[in-house]
Amino acid sequence: MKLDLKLDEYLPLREVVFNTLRNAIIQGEFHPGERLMEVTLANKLGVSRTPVREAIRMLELEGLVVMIPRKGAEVANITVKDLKDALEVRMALESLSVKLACERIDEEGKEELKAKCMAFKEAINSKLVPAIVQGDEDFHNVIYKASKNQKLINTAQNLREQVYRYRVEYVKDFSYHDNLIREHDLITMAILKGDAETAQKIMEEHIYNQEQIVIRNVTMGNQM
Amino acid sequence: MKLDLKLDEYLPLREVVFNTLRNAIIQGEFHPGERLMEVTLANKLGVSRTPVREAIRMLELEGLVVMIPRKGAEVANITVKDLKDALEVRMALESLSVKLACERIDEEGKEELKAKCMAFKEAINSKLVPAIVQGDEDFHNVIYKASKNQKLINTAQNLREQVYRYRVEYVKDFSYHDNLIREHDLITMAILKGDAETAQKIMEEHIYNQEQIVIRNVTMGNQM
DNA sequence: TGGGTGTATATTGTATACAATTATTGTATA
DNA sequence: TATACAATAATTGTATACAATATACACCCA
Repeated sequence: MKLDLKLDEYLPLREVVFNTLRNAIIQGEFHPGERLMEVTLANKLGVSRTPVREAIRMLELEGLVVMIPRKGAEVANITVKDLKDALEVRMALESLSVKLACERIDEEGKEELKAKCMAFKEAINSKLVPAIVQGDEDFHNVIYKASKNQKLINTAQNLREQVYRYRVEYVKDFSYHDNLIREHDLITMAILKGDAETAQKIMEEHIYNQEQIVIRNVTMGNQM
Repeated sequence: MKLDLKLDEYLPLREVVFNTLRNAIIQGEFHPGERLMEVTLANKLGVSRTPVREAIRMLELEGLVVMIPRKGAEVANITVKDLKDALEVRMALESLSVKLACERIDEEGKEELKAKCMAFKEAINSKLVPAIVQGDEDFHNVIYKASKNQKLINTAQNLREQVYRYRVEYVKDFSYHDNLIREHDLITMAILKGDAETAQKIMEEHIYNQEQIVIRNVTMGNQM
């Protein structure tokens, strides 16, 4: 009975459109620089221009599209500089999150953390890239959640979205998988022990390594 | 031959409305919890509902207003927890910005930094709260700018906006003014010397002190 | 008296209509 | 052929019209 989905929870069309377009951009279905025309999208989604426009306003503020006055919206073109900048900020936020997690994690959080750490290992073993990406995200999200700082969670979320297109790069490099597992393990143990200093140190290395891999792979490709 | 004559800067109404409403919220002209009704705002601003709605979508994503489905927008009600969360993240970002500034500042930036540091002292001497607020913002902005990380600048800007209403709290406390000057001086010197470690240490203390003052003053007041 | 119920009204959600601007195309002319 | 330019189409920007829904309040009935 999926029919009463709409009855249970109401979502404005702008939210539906927003999520749809964001996913499309993130998944790479729309290419950087590609124009987003309102009527086209509206027709494709079966809605009017109004919700599409409102969704575009939101995407604009998220940095996923850029507006050219009287010309319209186009998918933001992320440069290597943008990517580096975002990762630089991300490292600071991850470092903060892991520090706060050490101080504030509760029993429930610890269980979740252990579970996600295990799940990540399984994902690695599966050698399925999408599963690994998801496993890594889940792991980091548990830590953010344990920080109990909603503003931090939101800020990190937004930051991640803007470079989400390149998230696969650092798990496609299979040679680094063993390191990933070891780093996750060390971070997990440090948090469980409440050892903020160690946790931060490992986390910063962890993010730095990812940074290098992503930047190397992206730079070598020709997408920029 | 193309002449680079100054083009007419066109601003869509949604941007005008957005800026107007944001300022009104930030300045406290709209109180937390106050409803923002589209027709009322549209009439007051002499535009139609469309630009108002788009502006509200943007304010929503910035966290300055919250939407209640089919009920409308209201000014976000910032709790002490929200404030603490935001300041916690801000500390991490300021710390990063000062570290990067140490590594990347150029001659022009150094001159600007010295100038803003001096200007802040003059603002303090003037004992005018708005001037002091502005002077402090300018000082920190120069450091952000010197970090040469646009994503960091944007993220910090957004974060600041959400707690902007309480920005005056920490300069209203005149007893702390001497410390403010000293901290700014120390940070400036550390950056000029390129001593990232010291700069970060002072900056973190600087933000922490501000945090304590703001939270103490806000908690004592009755606005929450 | 209390509580539910229907109706009026206000407000948001969505669609469409109109205006302003930009891009495109075709054509005339040197 | 290349260019200037006018006509036309396409697209965004803005306003308005219509639909759906929540709120308030009066009213009815047990």
